[in-house]
Amino acid sequence: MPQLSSGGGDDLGANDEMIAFKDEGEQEEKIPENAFTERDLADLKSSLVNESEINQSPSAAAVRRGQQGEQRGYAEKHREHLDGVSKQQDGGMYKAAGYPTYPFLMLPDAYLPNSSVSPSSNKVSVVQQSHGMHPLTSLLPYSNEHFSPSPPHLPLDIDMSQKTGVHRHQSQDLSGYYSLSSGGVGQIAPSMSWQSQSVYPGLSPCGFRQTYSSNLPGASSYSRFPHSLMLGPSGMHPTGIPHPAIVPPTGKQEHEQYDRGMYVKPQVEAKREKEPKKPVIKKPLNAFMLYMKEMRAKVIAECTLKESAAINQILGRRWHALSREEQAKYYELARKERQLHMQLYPTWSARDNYEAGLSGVAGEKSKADWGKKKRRKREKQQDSSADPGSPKKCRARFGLNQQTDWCGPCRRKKKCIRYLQGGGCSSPASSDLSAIDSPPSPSPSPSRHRLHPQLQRPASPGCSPPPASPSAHFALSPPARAHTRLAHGDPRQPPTKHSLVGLELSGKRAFGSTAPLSAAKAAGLSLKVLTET
DNA sequence: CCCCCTTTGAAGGAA
DNA sequence: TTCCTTCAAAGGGGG
Repeated sequence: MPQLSSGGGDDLGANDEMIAFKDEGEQEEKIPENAFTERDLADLKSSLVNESEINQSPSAAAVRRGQQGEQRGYAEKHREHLDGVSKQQDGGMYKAAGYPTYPFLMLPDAYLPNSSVSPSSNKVSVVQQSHGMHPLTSLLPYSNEHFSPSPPHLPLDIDMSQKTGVHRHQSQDLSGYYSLSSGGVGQIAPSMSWQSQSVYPGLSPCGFRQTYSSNLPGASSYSRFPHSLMLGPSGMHPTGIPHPAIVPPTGKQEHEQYDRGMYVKPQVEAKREKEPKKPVIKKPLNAFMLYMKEMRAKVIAECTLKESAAINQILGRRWHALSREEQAKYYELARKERQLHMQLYPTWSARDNYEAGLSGVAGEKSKADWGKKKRRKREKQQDSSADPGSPKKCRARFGLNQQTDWCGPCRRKKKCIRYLQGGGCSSPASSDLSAIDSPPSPSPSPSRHRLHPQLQRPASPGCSPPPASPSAHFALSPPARAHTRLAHGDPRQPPTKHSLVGLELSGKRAFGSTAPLSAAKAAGLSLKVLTET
């Protein structure tokens, strides 16, 4: 791992993650021969930290913190910054794939609905495509490799530039990430990105073009893409470079628009231009988010599920079932994302996006709105905290296939009143479920943990093979949070029941190949097994 | 139209 | 240092 480096990690959470992985070492069996060792992963993670700090010229970090809230002069600033940084990094890993481009790049057929993962296919997943852009673009190299039928064998930090043949003057990881050239946007012709993309094995320009032009609604032809890239006002980085992290201040819809319109409807975007509002700079995606983006389509295709909540649950379990090596890829990617993001928006702070558009970055949402939201969440929290550790929502308790047992609000996807009422409804099933799928998440800390994910295992076990097998969980604890707490005594509790082990074990591998399975069916099956045992 | 749901990870603030 | 909170993506569905 080229990037590994010296120690000194600090806090990106890498260390913690490291620990988590270590602890989970028991599951070596799960790990591929060439899989990373825990230490490797740890190193990788720590390197994330180090690298980001190193790469980021000290000033960057300083600036970032010191100038928070100060959004002025993005263009110049960033340009400067990039200039400075672009020369010190090596990488070039994602050089070719700029954010804007990735949606087109990264989708291996693995995403094609109903298609088996075949290495030979160059097609881009239609499904994925529909989702528009996606940060993984930057990962093209990764994805390409990642989705190959055989386990990945490339080091995480391959210098993609070599493969891609992309120009070096770009700043490595970062600028390249977004197809930025050190000099600024103008220099980077969108086509450049595409060209470089073509370098990736299995991804010929033609393939992309054809696939996309045919699938992209509204896009008469791929050739338009470049233009939209350059013109799209929204989501455009001050430097003029479109970036997924930049979204129009209006929120969800805009976001979507950004995703799609950006490439497909430049004109529409042009209209938006009228609004001089500052774009919202979104948080960089974390490893799991990247994974989700990548796999969502696949899960949808396989499980015929549509609800994101359910899909996300499946994805969460799959995430835990991933080998360290696989997860490492995403961590690495996420790291790159963060780095790039940091370099592009040195003054940006995560804080900018939540308390609101407070910093003025978030356009439309008013402080009041944010305040409301905040309050709401707080209330929600209190509700749950009032009954910590108690079984949670009906959904989690009974699963999707037992909705008849749900309370009204749960059926409407609202707050579970049963739970609020003291959560008297415990069901054997729930305990089983929790035991079985629960990730080793050792700590109940974060907000989401209030909900006890372990108990939430909705029916979704969904896509039957939802990998999440107990062993899997133990094999790879969620690196993140697991960490620190693990250090203080491993709260992880072994699954109370292992009855599903066999099933689950078979699940992971079989997963990809199984025909689309109805989530409901899957859920039913899982539950059945569970209850029987 | 807005919000909820659900997942993990990262970041920032409070204690 | 630890804990807590918020946000990131996604999209069906409820109000």
